[in-house]
Amino acid sequence: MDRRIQKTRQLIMNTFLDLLAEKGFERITISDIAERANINRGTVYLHYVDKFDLLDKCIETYVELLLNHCANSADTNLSASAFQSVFEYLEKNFTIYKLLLSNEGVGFFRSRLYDIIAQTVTEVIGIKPENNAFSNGVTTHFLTSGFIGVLEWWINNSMPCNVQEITVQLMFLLEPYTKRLVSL
Amino acid sequence: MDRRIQKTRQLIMNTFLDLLAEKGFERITISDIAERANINRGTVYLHYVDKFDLLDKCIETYVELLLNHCANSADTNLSASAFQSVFEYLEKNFTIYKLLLSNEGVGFFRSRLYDIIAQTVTEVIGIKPENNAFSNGVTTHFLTSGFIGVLEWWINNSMPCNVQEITVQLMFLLEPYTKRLVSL
DNA sequence: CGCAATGTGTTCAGTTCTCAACAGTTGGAA
DNA sequence: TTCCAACTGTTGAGAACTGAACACATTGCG
Repeated sequence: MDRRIQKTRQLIMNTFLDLLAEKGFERITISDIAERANINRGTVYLHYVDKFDLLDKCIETYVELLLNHCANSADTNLSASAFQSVFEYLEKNFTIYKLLLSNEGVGFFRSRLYDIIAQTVTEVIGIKPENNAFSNGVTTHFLTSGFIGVLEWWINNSMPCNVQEITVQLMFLLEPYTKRLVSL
Repeated sequence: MDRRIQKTRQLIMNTFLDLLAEKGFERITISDIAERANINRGTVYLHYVDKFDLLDKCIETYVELLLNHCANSADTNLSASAFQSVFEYLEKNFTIYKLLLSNEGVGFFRSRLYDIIAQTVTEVIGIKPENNAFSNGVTTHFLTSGFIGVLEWWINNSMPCNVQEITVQLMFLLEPYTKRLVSL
């Protein structure tokens, strides 16, 4: 892809997130973004249909980035190293995910992340045939909610414990299920 | 001017200065700059004929920025506030001017600055008709060298005293001449 | 109410930048 | 020496971006 496209989109998203932190989604205008980013207003429309689309794409982008850091670092199975690298990535990009998870992101980020994680959990569980009893969804949503809850708590409380600790604790909480549910 | 031009030139210059600090002028290649700046190599040639030209333009730019901060803040006459704002500006952009003044800039920056200041001094002196006796150039070069010497000393020794102090001391040193030479 | 100010979304001609290719130069290792 | 790799400087076609204009909607102020 043309470097200009990458750069422009990155610039627009960064500017958008800055403004999101400053004044909230409602009060942001396309003109604001263009002015702050020092680009032509029309250029914004070349990439996004409106600011709602921009929010969507933004969320999509940062959900993917988060997941990539999970997939890159380890097998998708519920290994400690996979969780650890997720939390490391969150720590590194704290301000962004704090923003997207809490007030502004308006919950869209959370629900998008929830869906994807739920699907992954479903797949992981589904691998082991004798897990059929669990496939009614209860287990999936229990585990997904638990995981996201921990994640939100950690971010919204400004990382009250370090990456090592949160990983260990999470693994401890998941242990009964990793043993039973995951095929090795 | 098209915003793209401003942005691109700024980017190229910044990247160039970074590389200058890292590896020195000789070892910099146009490809280096393009790669680091994440732009097409051809784009560099759209703005500068080669890296020597880039160095020239860079020096020219930062000499002008320095002088603007002098002209903006006060009358050109040798007032304390003019000197003060020059040193304030230098302090704010310390790393750049340290780089340009010392090793790499290869003396070009110094001599460019010298010429301009010498010219200004000549003009200031020339205003008072009875200064003709001084117009042989000795005074001009004495004062210019003195001023630039102080400036270089201050930068190269990483600002061993604060802006206030250096300004006061410089004014003290210049006092005999401001009294005699400058018309009011 | 009128109306001025601000934002939206679109269009178009013109400019800048990208990408890929080119031939030519240089420096260093085999 | 020869060869290879890296850098230079240039070109052309096409894509991205700019600036300026446009009609239209919304807001809020006198």
